Amino acid sequence: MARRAHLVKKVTSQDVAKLAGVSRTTVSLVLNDVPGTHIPESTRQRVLEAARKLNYYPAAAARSLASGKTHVIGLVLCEGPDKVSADAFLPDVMRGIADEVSKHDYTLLFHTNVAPNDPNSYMKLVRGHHIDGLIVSAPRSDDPNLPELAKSGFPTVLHGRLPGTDIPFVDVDNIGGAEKAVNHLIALGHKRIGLITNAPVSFTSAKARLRGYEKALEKAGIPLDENLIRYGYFLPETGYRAMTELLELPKPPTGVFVASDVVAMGALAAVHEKGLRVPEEIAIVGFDDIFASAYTVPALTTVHLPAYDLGREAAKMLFDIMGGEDFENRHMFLETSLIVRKSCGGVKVQ
Amino acid sequence: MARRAHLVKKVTSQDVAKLAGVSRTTVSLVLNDVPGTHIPESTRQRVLEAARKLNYYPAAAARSLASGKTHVIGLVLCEGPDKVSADAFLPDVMRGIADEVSKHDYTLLFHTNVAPNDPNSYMKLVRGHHIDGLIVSAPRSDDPNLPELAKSGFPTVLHGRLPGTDIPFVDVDNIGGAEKAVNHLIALGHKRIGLITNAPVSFTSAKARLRGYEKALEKAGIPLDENLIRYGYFLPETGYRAMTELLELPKPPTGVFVASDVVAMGALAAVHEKGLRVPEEIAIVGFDDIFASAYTVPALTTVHLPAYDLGREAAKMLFDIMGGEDFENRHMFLETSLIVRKSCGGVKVQ
DNA sequence: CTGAAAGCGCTTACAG
DNA sequence: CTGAAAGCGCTTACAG
Repeated sequence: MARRAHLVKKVTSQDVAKLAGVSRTTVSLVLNDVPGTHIPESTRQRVLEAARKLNYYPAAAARSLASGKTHVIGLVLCEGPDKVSADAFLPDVMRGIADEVSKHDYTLLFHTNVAPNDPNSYMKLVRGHHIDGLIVSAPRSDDPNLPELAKSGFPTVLHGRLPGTDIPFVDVDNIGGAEKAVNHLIALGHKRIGLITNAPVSFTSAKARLRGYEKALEKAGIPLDENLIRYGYFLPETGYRAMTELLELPKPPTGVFVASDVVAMGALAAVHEKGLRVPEEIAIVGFDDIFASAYTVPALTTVHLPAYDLGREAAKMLFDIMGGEDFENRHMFLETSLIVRKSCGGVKVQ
Repeated sequence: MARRAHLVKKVTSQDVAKLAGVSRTTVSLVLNDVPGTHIPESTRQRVLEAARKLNYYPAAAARSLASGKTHVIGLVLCEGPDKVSADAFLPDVMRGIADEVSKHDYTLLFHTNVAPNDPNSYMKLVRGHHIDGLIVSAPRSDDPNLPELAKSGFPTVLHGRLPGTDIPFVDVDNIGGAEKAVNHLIALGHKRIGLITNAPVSFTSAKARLRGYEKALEKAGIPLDENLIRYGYFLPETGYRAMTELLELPKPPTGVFVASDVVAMGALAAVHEKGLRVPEEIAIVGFDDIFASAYTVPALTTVHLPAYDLGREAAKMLFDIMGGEDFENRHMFLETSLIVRKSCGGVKVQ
């Protein structure tokens, strides 16, 4: 019951100053390595030594109250629980962000924003001066905070594109990636190529991947057949359902581009259940290259999404912006690459 | 180049006080809902109204400097990059923590601690008074900070067991879970049961799952055969290698408990490559129940690990401790459950 | 080059 | 019940 105080005695810059025989000003100056100050090496060393000896770390709150900067950036995930659970990239994206953040000696705040109008919205973080900058992952066009954020000029980077705003973003080149996937199928001789999207087209990534599919067909002179298009929704079961429908078509596709590996896992299951063989009877290309894709049966040919880099570049861009760089029209698309495994075979069909 | 100031004018408690016609003290009192204060409803409403109208949010730094509490808890991951990337649970664990944290109106700091002696260690967070409490995930016995933390009395909860300390922890019941897996195989009639661990036994979860395997065999009167035990290391390729070795034994096992679904994916691939059928020729039980396990071929029978609850309970325990509850010997083991799918078949072998 | 002092925006005893 | 005032531990002009 008794609340025990932490035994760590709080050491302040005053203590360090005293031990080093200087003022708190000097302590602050050397510890923060303030540019433009020429402090004699001997003094500097005395201060550093004293700080080390006392195991001194500046109190974050005091520092940020005085300086006006928090040295923390926020990461907010605008995804519902089901989506987050299946989010195979989150760990890598976060690692990318975290690496960059800690390089700048910043710290990362993690926040999930369940609904567009979440009462416990991430806006509290910016309004309460918890953070100096913000990365919004999987932004939604119905999020009322984003336009406001943009107007206020608060340093913000979107992870995932959001058309209709000029907020800087980094995203993967979904159109190009989808084209690569479909081109692969085309090169293998497929003419009836189906599509199962990763999500409804209200998600920009889904729309872009659909667009890539269309472009690839168009360039190859293959007419678009709406019957061959189905819509997934992040989870395997949606892929299962979509693929089952495709397979029950009078004339099923010979190859299917499933715009999400997770959804593709369900699609694969549907194919197996029908007793069909992949790639002999139907070829499948995925998108995302989650680590499990190398271990499906057969191993999934897919489009690699650079999750780590996505996180890292988003953080880099944010620091640029916080550093005062012009942030008008800062948009970045990361390249994807096709990973050829077993689910399409190597032989041309006809 | 020009750094533009955010257009949000800073509104302080002074502004709210003025608008409501009260003092800052009163503003603070009502906004923080300080117990033991009897402020007339009318005054309270005026303050609330004023705060709403001005869109006022207390400055985090000032609040924490004055109160001595940061209202943020830290989550530190003690895992190398490769492990993190394959960490299928991270999203769910974080969601569990985040939900609990935001319920308490706290905020979550995310930090990865790559090495035991990371110069950019999480201790900076506690020393610099960034956080009020700490959840350490996947703690390592060679981490020099943990004993120090324990001694200092800083509110800490381990996510994952660490023998040899009395730091409170929440962990999954790995021994019990492994027993369930192996018992399932035994009930199906298997006598030669192999084990592929999830990691070297220096990891406590690996040691516990190995222990569960031993206990199950022992209770069933099946002698332990060291030849049937192989060691995985988190990644699928290690399972592939281990299973290949097992399969090349003069007398291979008829059933294998692979103590990690991720590792099991590699093991499955090895079996398929040998042209063997699962479960007819060899049965496999996994552990973890990552979402992909429902979509392997055949779908993996496995032991469900309650990732979300793990995160949530860890956070709950931490808040209890921060709230002054006695934290001696606070240990919690979460139950697992066997998820029967297709990889063991339903028929008894002999 | 370095120090004294103000100030960041809150909370919290302490009076009244 | 409410307000004036001190204080949290830094940083940062400003003097010297």
